[in-house]
Amino acid sequence: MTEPTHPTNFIRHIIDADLAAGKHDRRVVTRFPPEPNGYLHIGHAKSICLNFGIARDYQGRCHLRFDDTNPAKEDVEYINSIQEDVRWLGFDWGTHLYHAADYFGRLYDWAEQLIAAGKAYVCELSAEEIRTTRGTLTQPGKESPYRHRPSAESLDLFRRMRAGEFPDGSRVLRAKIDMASPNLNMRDPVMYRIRRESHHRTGDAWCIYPMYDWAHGLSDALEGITHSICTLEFADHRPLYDWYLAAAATEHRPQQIEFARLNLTYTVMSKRMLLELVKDRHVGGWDDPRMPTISGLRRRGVTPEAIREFCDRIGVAKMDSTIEMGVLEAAIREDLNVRVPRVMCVHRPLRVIVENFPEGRVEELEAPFFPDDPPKMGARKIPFARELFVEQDDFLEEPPKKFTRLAPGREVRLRWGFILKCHAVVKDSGTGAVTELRCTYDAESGTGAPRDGRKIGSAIHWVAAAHSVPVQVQLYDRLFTVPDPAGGGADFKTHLNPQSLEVLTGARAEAAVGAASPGTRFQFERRGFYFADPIDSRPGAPVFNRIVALRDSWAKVAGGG
RNA sequence: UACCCGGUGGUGUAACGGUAACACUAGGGGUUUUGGUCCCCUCAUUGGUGGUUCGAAUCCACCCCGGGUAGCCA
Repeated sequence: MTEPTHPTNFIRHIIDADLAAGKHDRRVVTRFPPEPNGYLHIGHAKSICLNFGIARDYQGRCHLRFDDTNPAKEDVEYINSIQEDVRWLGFDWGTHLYHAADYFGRLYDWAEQLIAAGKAYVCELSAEEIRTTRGTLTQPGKESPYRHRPSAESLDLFRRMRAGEFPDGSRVLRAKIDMASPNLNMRDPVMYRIRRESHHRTGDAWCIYPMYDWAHGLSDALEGITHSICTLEFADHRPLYDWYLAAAATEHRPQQIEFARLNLTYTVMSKRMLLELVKDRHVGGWDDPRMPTISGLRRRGVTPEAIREFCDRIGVAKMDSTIEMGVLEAAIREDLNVRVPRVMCVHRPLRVIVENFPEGRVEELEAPFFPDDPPKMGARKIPFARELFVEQDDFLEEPPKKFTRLAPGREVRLRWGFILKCHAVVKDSGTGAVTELRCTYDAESGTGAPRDGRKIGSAIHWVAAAHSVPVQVQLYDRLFTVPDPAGGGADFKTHLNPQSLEVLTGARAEAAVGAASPGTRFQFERRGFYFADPIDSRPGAPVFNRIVALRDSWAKVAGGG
């Protein structure tokens, strides 16, 4: 037995059993069926990885099918973004791209068959009346007065519905099942409604549109789907799914299996809420790097590999659960750690004058791109000069006990460079803020070769002032301040994190960083992983999104007091 | 309180009647010119009560708790 590529789960167990039992002709065909009414998010990624992953591992196939039965909410903009996102995630539907709308004709024919068989009828109750006669969770519904009309009459009416003889909302086609069923989905569900709405795919060919339940199962059957995987809230629909397949006497009988959708802490996953964030301008758009959308994660700089790894780690089950954001962050760090070169970028520069280093002189030092694996990408030269920039928070005038960075009278290692000692602090006479450090360097400490045994606390990143380039850095944090913004009673937007984006315009980086083309990733040493924004960057003026910060155990010590 | 679905460490997932595994988090230690990485260690007897069994997280019964469902949305 070979090592399984992916953790197992209850759905794979079901498929194993089906295969062993010879079900579905021993085929495995899945599908990812988004409605084109919004952008894909990481919750969809879970479903995509599940469906396409199963198809791959069982030598089956996975279809991409747009569940486009409600033209009022759907748009080609979404059709395009969804395809782009699925492809970017690394999956391929080959020739199996479908639209529920392409089945409208066959769905219609099947509907006529049901009517002829006395299994469906045209109902003239208003939407309001249908609702009130449906009963409640604890009380049975009442039969529609149109329920027992002759099938010939329903057939005639249904044809005229299609022909456009009746106004929107005046009639629906209903399945004749059981108004007393404890499952509300079985209380004569609506199959078709009249809606004069232009469809992105069928134009004005239809003025009646099928409902989800009627369209979905039959679409699965038409495509020969074997395992129709959906989220938990559809479990109550399964009896209806099966009823429709039986009523239509389809050749294939796919089976619906439900799993728990993804919940992530410190974000929201509902399309409605995401749309609201976009429309109310709380974020820059669907692809804002703070959004949990696929396009947002891509824009942020997260790789498809990291997302796939994340999806493997979280597993698949039926229990409602919420994954900690830390799991996603860990997957991202692990992926980037081995593939992204290290460079230095000072975020909030503090000027350092190296008093014993001659003005005008420059010394070239060598720094590896992958310190843990030097041959990987080699090294670059970094210039050292009299005037440097170090990070403001790497200096403390009155350092706490465990602080090992720079302070008056203290030494620190300049990463890939000399040992630096701080002698004096220059402050702004007005504000009292530290504006400059007067230091000296130890010329003998050059390459980090054996020294005199002195213990140097830490190595800090730096750049030579004159050789550094200005870059814009955008620090992203969690979009919300609470783990479950959508929970509780309050409007989720009251939990928006006002500090979810911090723009640093004064950052200084190594020259090579300034020349980076959009889409380039770096680890800025000691800070995090960054991505040259493909949209905001301009030639020679990259804008870096922080993808994820490095784990920071010092922050825990310092922050804890 | 009608029907459906769930309850395994802080968070997730696994174990499919044979004695609780993996990941993340947290804490501790080692390595380290990133307070990074890497390595090692520690943290659960499986909602409760009974029952079946040589043996139960796995099977049965009852109870408790959580989630879903009353669109002409998907």
